This record gives sequence, C-alpha cells and structure tokens, in this order.
Amino acid sequence: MTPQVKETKEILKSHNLKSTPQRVVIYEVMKKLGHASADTIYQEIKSQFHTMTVATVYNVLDSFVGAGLLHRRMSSNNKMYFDVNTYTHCHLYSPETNVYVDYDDSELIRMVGEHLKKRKITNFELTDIDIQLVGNIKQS
Amino acid sequence: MTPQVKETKEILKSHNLKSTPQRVVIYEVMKKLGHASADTIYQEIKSQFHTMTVATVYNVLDSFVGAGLLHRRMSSNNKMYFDVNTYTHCHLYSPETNVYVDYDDSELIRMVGEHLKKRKITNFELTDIDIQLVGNIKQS
DNA sequence: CTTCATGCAAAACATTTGCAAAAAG
DNA sequence: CTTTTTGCAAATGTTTTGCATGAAG
Repeated sequence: MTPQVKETKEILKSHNLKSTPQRVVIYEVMKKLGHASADTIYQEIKSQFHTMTVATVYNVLDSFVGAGLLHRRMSSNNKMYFDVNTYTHCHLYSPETNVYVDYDDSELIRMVGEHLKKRKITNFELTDIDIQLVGNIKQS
Repeated sequence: MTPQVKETKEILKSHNLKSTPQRVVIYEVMKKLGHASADTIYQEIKSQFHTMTVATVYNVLDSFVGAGLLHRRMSSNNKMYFDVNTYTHCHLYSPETNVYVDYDDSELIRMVGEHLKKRKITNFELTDIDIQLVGNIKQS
C-alpha cells in the first residue's frame, strides 16, 4: 500500500466512509484531476478495474458529496462536475472546452463576503458564495 | 395584436430573428417568468398551442441564446434554465427548491470587475462574471 | 421563390433505481 | 453477523437529431 493510498483511507475514515477499493481509486483519481465528470472518472478507471460500472461511480461520488469530501458543480454542457477542493474558491470556466480551473483569490472572497454582510439581503439566508469567471483559458 | 406582441416582434427583428407565432409566444412567456426551463415553458404553452413540441421549444430557445436574447444557465437539478436578463447580474439560488431569483447589485459587479482588472489573471480572457449566492430563499 | 422554422418520432445522453450478491467492519 | 456497498440491467428524464412539411420574408 502506497503512502497516498494510506492517506486516502484515513481521509475516508475521518469522514465516516467505509473504505472500499472503489472509493480509494475514485478519490485518488479526483485528487489527480482536481475537477472531473463521472464519465471522465469512469473512463480513467475502467481499464484497471473492469468490474466497475458508471452506477458505482455515481454512488461513490454521491457518498463523497454527502460526507463533504467533494463539491458538486453543474456546467453548461449539461454534466455534473466534481471538485476536490471544498473550501470556498473561485473558478475560471471555459464554455468552449468545458474546462474548470481553480482560481484562488481570498481577498476577492473576503471582499464580496463583507459587501454582502452590509447589504443584508431580505428573505435570504446565505450559505455559500459561488463566483465563476467565464472566458477563454489559454494554454501556457 | 397587443402592444406587448408588437414590441416582442420588434425585439425579434432587431436581433435578426424571423418572427414566428412560436417565437413570439415563447418570448412572452419568458418575459413573464424571468427564469424558466424548457419544460416549464412547454407546459405553459401547450394548452393554447397544441401543435408545439418540446423540440420546437428547444429550437426557439437555442435561437434566442444564439442571438443574445436570452442567457442559458445550468442548475443543480441538472436542467437548463433560461434567463431573460442578459446584462451581468447576480442570482440567489436555492438548491432545495431549484429556484433562481435575480439579485441586482451593480456596486458588487463593479467592485468585482475592478478587482479582477487589477489582478490581471494570466492566460485568461474574461468575458463574463457569474456570481451565484447559494442559500435559503424564504417566501415573504 | 428561397430560405429558414416547425412538428414529429426516434435517438442519444447523463443520471437514477431496484435488487441480488459481495464485501466491510 | 449486520450493515453498507457494489454490480448489473433496466428505467427515467432531458436534450438532440433527421427529415418532411409548412411558413416567413
């Protein structure tokens, strides 16, 4: 067992999730990819793990989201995307390629949060701020 | 022809869209609802317009999005939503009920825009800012 | 007239469900 | 041993496609 796998098993345990080979592999892939759709994960895994089906991928991802291990996002190509980073952060999003890139900007988050606190929106209880910067991501 | 319909026809023409009864009705419904899914529009219309099918609703909505008359959004129940307000604005979104409410806050948009201008994100060409405030929308 | 939009049925696609078998703790 | 997860196949729901007919300009 590699140290990464050991770490993943501990993360699962600390989120009250039973450790199964499927869960371990899927979490490893998510760590590698950062953002991915269920099908991307399935394609990535199925060659080494030929008993797995998409249904299991969805099952596992759902359990992760429920436990707060992943966040779920929706993209304009009509697919769910999952995100390993669960702290509040922004995204660069390219509608052309359906690529998400994390954009960390704690000052922006803080600034928006403070602004909203002052605004006191009526009949609304804020739980999360989701800022998406839409545009063209150029490869470097 | 009511004045609203006349106005809708002019809007269509000014966006280089041929005026058809279907397009007129769908745009009227969108103006009334603000945000809606294709199926909501279909349900709203089919009783008065029994030749129309969902395919046509999608067709019409696509042509509107292409012409910049509507914006397309994705919600966490895995459905497209269409939005009549095409200027940059924020949304309150309730994941429980899948309800969107427009939240106009020009100061917030301006503030975020200026912050991002200063940041100069590398390898990224910004075209739109999408701010979604997730939480609980209470009925007033 | 010529081009573009509509209606229809069927296909495609992502996601979910139900249930029996297997694995985890 | 008990509970939860997996694998499978089939179902569901939304969006898209292809093509013939009809309407718009």
